[in-house]
Amino acid sequence: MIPRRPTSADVAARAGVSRTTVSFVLNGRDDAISAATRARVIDAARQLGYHPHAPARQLAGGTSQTIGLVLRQSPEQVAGDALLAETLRGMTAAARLGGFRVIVEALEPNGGRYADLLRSGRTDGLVVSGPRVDDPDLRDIVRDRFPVVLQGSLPDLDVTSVDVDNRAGARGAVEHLIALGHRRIGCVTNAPLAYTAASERLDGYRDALRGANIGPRPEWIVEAAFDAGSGHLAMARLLDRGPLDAVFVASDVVAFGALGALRAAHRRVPEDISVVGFDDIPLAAFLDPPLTTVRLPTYELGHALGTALLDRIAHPAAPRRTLLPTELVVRSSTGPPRSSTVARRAH
Amino acid sequence: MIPRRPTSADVAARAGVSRTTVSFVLNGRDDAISAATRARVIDAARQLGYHPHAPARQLAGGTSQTIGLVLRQSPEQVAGDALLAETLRGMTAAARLGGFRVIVEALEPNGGRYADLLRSGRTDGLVVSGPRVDDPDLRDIVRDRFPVVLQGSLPDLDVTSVDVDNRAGARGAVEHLIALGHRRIGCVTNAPLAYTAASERLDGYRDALRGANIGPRPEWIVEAAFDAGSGHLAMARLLDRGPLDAVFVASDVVAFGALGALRAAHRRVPEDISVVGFDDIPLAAFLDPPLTTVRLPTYELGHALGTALLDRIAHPAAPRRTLLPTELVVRSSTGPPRSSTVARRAH
DNA sequence: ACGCGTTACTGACGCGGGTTAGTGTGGAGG
DNA sequence: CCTCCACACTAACCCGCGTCAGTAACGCGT
Repeated sequence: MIPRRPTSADVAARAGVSRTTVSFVLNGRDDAISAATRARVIDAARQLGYHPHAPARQLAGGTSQTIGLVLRQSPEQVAGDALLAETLRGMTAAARLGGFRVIVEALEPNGGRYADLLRSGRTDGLVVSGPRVDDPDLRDIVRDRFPVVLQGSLPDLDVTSVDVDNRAGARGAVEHLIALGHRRIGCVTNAPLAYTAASERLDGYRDALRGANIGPRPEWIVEAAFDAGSGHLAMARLLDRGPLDAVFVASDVVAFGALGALRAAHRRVPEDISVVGFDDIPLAAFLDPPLTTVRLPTYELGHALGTALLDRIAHPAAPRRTLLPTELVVRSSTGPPRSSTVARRAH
Repeated sequence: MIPRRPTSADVAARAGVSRTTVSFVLNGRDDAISAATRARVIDAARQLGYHPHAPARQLAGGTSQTIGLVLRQSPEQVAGDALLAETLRGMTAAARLGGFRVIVEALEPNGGRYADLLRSGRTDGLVVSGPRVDDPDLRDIVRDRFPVVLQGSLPDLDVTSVDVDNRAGARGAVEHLIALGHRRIGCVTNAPLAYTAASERLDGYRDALRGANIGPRPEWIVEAAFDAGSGHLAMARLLDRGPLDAVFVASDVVAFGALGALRAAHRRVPEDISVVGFDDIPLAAFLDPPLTTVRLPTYELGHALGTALLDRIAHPAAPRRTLLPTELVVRSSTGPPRSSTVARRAH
């Protein structure tokens, strides 16, 4: 027969002490335990290969030492989101610092339930990624004061959230184009504007143009939807509408398709038109030409989400919104406009 | 003060029955419970918003109803692995079918420990992704008969494993090139050959060549390492070594870099040289030209991993190796060789 | 010798729910 | 009328650990 997993009682018996003493030693509560006894207990535990039974400890302690990551996104989004892995790494790392583990719950497209993770005491808190306004579970658990942190933003819900500073990042990207001398600057969104990340990036684009006294024209803006194919179509539409010096594409994947459309239209990048992307996916540096884009702190995002949640679990606090800074990475898809080159040559 | 979460005792009191009855009703053991009582219990539970306390249940039942996914890969690999998200989705879906949840443990680069997940009873089994031979924890938990399923292969360890059929996939890709009429076919690996996936794909490449009576020449084979940059370098080296009709690049990301090298060398694809990739990442269809590649059943892989593990947990069985079939996706980066075009024209 | 405080440890209860071995009740059969 | 047996339910124990409220032993001052 298989030897039963050792319990703290086994350790106690072997060390010749009580279970309480074992518990005290193993949990650092050994202010009142002599060095000799402590050594005996630790020895016995090692010899038996003792590992405290987590569920028992959770039951007694009233805490699961576990947090959950709820992926609310649709499968297409998840598939396209190459950054998830990094964010997950960051979050597990942050959790580990507090002795927590991470349960991942990837919801079905139709939208499954996940509140049970909290109500059953399986997790002490939740990070909800890609929250939607019409999420009944979310409203409920927020109302019931469960620790929740949102990845992304949700306007009319008073919850702690952490996100990348989409607006500032977009603004910086477009200001880069303006600084190069561009004036007629288009925008291809990364997603429909119902997605807050999309509208935030569009806001940043507008901020930059207004800051340079350029009225953003509606016909300069086209919506795409996550993938490269939609980027290709959007760029083609944009080209039809009139001449442009540059384009801000609010996602590298979408920009990928946009570059294809420009190639098909025989526009050279950056000579004829400059392109800035967003996200800095690993392949961005290897595009033709290498893509100027906005780098997201993906690992840090995950880490910040985890830290914020652990914080919230430790002591209830007022909701707080954290925005992580992005970084413009200048590569070869952006350059001065042709006209300015001509002007320079004229000198 | 906050109302305590209801326990089964609360439900029992409200329904006017014993705790045992509540347990029987809620766990389907109601062979001996009258319909009226059952209804009262269910009603009481709903009214109180009762959710069984998971840790208590786990302690009593001796099972955590949780499985773990251990990511043994280095951060660079994880970052480049856009497929992880899908695999994770598949695995959580499979787990859900058995009432299980998934804990993800992303190890630190130096290689952290994870055996505790099993020994502490936090999980009932583990899927280990990207296993390495020099993994002490893995040896230990396999020796101790804990349920483990490997994603990937590990030659000299007798464990259940699930993987994509890399060899057959690679073989199919190269056979496609041969069928088009190519003979001088190079190979850029996806990673150093210490990685089993890399050597399996290389084996498939060799299988195909031998099957067509083409002796694979060592100078046709160059190693790359995960990213597009290494693919660029590898392809450049390959071009230096002599003329080729086609190249099999064992990863789309690497192929991405290889295409860049071909462009730099002014070779047209597929007119001058055909290229086949591997993985079918979402962007593959939008490359210039759209990449012929081998599609991996990523979601199914995760699902199969989860199912295999649940199976193994339910009843100990002999280790089994499962290989999931891949699918060749023909796009525009492959075509007949120039010579054959010439030959055809000569007719 | 006695009281009193430390020091070093232990007994026993509780966490919440699963489960086994019962108990009381009513009806059918003799 | 009594026996016997389903039927419907319950008391009590168990899972493994944390922790409070002790308790015994010992040293020290007077």
